Amino acid sequence: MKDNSTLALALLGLLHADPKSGYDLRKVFASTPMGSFSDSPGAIYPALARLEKQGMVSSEVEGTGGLRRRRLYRPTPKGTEAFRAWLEQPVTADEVIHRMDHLMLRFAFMDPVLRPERIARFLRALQGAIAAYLPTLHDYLDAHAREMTRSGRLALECGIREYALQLEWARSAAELYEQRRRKEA
Amino acid sequence: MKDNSTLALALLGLLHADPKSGYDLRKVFASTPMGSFSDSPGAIYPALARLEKQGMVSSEVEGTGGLRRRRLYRPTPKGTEAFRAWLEQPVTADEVIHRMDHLMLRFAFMDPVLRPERIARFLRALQGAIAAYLPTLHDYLDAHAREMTRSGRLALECGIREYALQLEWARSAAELYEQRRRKEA
DNA sequence: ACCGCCATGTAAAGTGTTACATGATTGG
DNA sequence: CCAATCATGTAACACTTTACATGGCGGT
Repeated sequence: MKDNSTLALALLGLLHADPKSGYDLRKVFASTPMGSFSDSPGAIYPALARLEKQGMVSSEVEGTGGLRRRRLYRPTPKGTEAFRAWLEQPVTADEVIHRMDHLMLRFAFMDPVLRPERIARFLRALQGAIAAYLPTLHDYLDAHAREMTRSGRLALECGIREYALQLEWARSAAELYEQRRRKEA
Repeated sequence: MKDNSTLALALLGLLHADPKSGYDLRKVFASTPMGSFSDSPGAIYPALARLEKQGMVSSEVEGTGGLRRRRLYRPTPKGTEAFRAWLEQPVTADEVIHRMDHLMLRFAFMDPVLRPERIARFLRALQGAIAAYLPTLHDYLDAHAREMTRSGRLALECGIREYALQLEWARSAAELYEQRRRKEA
């Protein structure tokens, strides 16, 4: 579902690697670079409950061995389907401008779920969208450089360089997936 | 105040350039790269009302000439004080990891408010914090590269390159502000 | 016995999103 | 005159933040 929060999608993606408890997920956000998400229980437990209510994940209290009530979550077929649909959404200009982190998150989760040619297609679309956006940033800078403060200008220049870096990264990553496809064929 | 939202700080910063109406501010977010903020009235008008209730901005309906009720906001001395305090906050490791955009926003607003040597100090602190964080990312990648999926690894590599870019950018920007200080001295 | 970690949750408060409502003014 | 744009706001809803509450387990 497109109406799920980024946190919910990240949770669903992590559960596709292997079943995890809420506490496990909190630790992932607290201890890996996969962060920028909140590891607070007030965000994660309600999000898991919502996913379960939607039928995206199922849960069971872990085996009677440990005696500790650890509720393990795993994606349902419906959840996998919705997750795949999220991954396969087209790359929009809006996302490139306002939600690049969202796009990188999607890419990071693609490998076990999508075929290489599909991933390559995503990367080429991303490359194209960044290539289309970069000139408008340059134009803006050229047009407004004089009215802007020095620090404002420098901040924008940093942003432009970041997009240029991501453009080059997307290009080389796409090549990797295209090579991989050829090899496997 | 540190308990204001990023949007509120961005609004306060934009008002320091010159007085603006809520609609002006919406247009800024809708039409400039300064975006990633919402241009929705449901976010901006309540945020302006909160700032006014806190005494950070004052407003007056624009001169009787136009007949159009345009409410212009401008920062109060208290608002300027709070804004400067926000800009002068130390660079923390947590911000570098989770809120880099926040740090760039602060930098972008510094020029008219802070003295060059103060800005240079911020940039050197930022440079140091990134330089301290980058090795932990490399270590994480080295330690977990095998368990990670190909796309997860590539996404992390992109993130690392971005930090490396920002590190170099902060270094060169700091030099600019240090040169400027010497020239002015 | 006590401290700290594992583990799950809830409640209140604040904030952003979406959608709607309201009018005045300008251009064709 | 009609449509688009200017301009301000509100209400319902969903989500995150912060803080709190609970309880078992392991080590000293």
